Amino acid sequence: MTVRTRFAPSPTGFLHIGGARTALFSWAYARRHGGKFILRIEDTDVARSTPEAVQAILDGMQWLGLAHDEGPFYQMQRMDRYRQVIDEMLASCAAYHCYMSKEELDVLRAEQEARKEKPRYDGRWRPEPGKTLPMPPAGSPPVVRFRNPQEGVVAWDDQVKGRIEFANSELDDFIIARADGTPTYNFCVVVDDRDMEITHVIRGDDHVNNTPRQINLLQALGAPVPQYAHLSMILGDDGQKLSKRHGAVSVMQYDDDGYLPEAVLNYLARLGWSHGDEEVFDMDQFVKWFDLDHITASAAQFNTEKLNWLNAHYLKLASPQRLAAEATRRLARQGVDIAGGPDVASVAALYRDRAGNLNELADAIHPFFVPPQPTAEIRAQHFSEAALAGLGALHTRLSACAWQAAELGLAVKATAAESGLKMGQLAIPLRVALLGLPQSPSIDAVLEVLGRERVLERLARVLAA
RNA sequence: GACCCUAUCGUCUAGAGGCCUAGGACAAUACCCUUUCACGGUAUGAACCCGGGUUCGAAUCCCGGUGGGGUCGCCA
Repeated sequence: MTVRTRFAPSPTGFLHIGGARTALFSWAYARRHGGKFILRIEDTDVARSTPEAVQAILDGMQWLGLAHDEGPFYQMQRMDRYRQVIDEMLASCAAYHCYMSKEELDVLRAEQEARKEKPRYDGRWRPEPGKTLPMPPAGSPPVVRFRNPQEGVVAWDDQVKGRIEFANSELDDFIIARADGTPTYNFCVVVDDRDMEITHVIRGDDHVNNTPRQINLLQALGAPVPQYAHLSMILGDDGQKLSKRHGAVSVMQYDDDGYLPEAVLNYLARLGWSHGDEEVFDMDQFVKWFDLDHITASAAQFNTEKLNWLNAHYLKLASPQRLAAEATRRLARQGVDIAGGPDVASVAALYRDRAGNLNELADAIHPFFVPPQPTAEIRAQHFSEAALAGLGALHTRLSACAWQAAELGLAVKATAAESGLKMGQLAIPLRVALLGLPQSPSIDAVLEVLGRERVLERLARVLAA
């Protein structure tokens, strides 16, 4: 049997980190088994679903590189199919009309809560042999409720949590179609999972309590029951639950913050799943290793520090061309034009081992394209008489120096020696003169990449002031 | 409140009864490298929630407690 998994977000907001991990695991499982990964948009909540959110989810998936094989399917486009199934269930008495009003329900729940009971529908409209139902009130359209079994247990072997059992007596006859005829979540999921022949449902563990209802529904429909794997939640950096109000951000925010998608993916793969001591691996490797057996059953706290470390790691591996493109994009956003400056890829290569993220990289590259304007304070601090004399001598020497790192390094050393300066006493003022900062990569490399013209021009500017 | 899930260093985790004096990674600390800042390298400290049981032997199995979390919608 072909493995078929799905990711089924509701388009009520962006794709956040928890959703991204669910998508990643579903995607990886399908890939691992040569199956299909299906994207399904659960947009039946018309009031809260938006096209912008759909796009945001698609963008997030694309940025991460999680391509689906089928879909996206939109539940709102499957209404006819849902109505058809509801009619069938009504006809076979697997479901029934319930005329209880919302007000009546509220009263019932209040009573149950007052008695410290679990609030649930009492089955007053459930048809039973020998039971007389009330007269349907005129003018109020009914909802459709599923006739849930009242005895026995529903159980499944959860692929991450092990066997889970619910007594049917804990479940009530939930609504599968609203008074306006639109189907509800648990029902749509079941119809879709069946129609799309989903074999493995990998989702957040906030769905554990829906699972017994869905299994009962599936069985009432005579449909096969898929495997379920419930992923525990991801907590914020502070150990608190992630929510729209607290800490939950779009995966696209990670792009804005300078993270590489492969770093985010690697981090997410290791959050709640493991393969022995392996920490750093790409998605090809992940797909080869991924299994449901090694998913952690307990909640995991997000750790930005570790993500940062992975990001720095992948930055070191990225090509200078790619980094140049990313940095250019970010500099352009700040209004910095790289035209007429040194080769961006060469500058990026200087910094890829030192930057923690792409924004830091862009910031580091910035002064190569915008000459520094040292403040009086900085001048006083770094440009002593002796230092200026050294820089003057260096200007002369560099005018005639072969423009190649090794030669340039020798030139700086020789100038320092001649001027009676220690290397640092000349190299640091030189850094400040060239880039406005007392620290930089190896000074010979900086000189080489900046180029003779810009170096001499920037030196002259400091000497003239 | 009811039901369900869960519990190893600060954090992510390895661990399928003896291989555990509990391993790895991030973070922390120290040292080394170095013209600066980083990177990198080496080293150190740091955990089995508690109580019962099963067993020759438990981080691992069972029961209870406690802590944490989820769900109880005509939301998904």
